[in-house]
Amino acid sequence: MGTNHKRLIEELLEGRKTAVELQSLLHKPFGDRESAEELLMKIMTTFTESLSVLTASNGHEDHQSAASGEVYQVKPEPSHVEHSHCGDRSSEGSGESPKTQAFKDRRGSYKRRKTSQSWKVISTKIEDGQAWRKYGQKIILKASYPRAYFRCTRKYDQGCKATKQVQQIQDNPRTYQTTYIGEHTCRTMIKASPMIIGPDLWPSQTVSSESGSPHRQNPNFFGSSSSSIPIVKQEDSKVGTPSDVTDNNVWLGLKDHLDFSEPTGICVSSNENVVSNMQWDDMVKSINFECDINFDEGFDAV
DNA sequence: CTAATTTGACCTGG
DNA sequence: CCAGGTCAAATTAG
Repeated sequence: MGTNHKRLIEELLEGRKTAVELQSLLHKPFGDRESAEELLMKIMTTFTESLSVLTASNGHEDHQSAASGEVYQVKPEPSHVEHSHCGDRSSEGSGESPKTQAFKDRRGSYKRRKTSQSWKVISTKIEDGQAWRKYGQKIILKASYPRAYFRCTRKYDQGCKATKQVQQIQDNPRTYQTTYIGEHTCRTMIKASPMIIGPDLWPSQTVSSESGSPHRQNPNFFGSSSSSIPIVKQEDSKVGTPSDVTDNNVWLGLKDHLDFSEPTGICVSSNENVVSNMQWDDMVKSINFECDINFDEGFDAV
């Protein structure tokens, strides 16, 4: 544990340092945005790594997430999670419900996903460097745009449980709110020998003909010169009246320092408990608390 | 051809 | 019952 703790500290320090760099860059009159994005990516990587350390109490890393500008926020689900357990998709024959005509076409039969972490991101871009596969779309009542549902492409290859929901929430600058649910477990821990796995050596994963799977830590994030400087919402203590802001979100005006043409923005919904206010310690606790990593996932033979 | 998306049916929790 | 989430057949894209 000491190792993880240390590593966590290192990551966070690194992140803070980089944030400071970014800050000074932003104060320069001609800070170029390439550098800014680079720094930003660095910061986000430290977040990702930190989360990785926290969630996977082991020590593996390689969360190649967050490709282009977005800052995410982890929000421990409402603390009281009931639902006895999370057997996805009730089994076939056995415990099926009295619906006799059940298996004519049994779509659905899902239980609310329970203990997966979720975090929301608001951004003008939906790319996040992950391979997602859309599996549904729904019209949400109070929303003006439909909500799209995605799952990780490797769900069946590797049993990755990550999903996300994307919903456009605004038009002029196309703005989407993405809710990530569960972390990617794919592309790592393939043959995980029960022994220690050094944090750094991932056995090159035998480049199968995957098509361009980037090596860990995405080489080039900003593939298409996409500018995106996120604006992180800061749960201020007295933000009592967000009268003219959509929802109850508060946007921190980071972008005022930049002259990016693209009005990118990020914020985290303030619906429930947001962790911004928490101390790292508490946050760590809640995340650990929430860490459930496991292998339930009954393989469904078709 | 395979892989991804579309789209309505189907389930479940509240 | 309803709204939201998921499945899978049909369709389209690569």
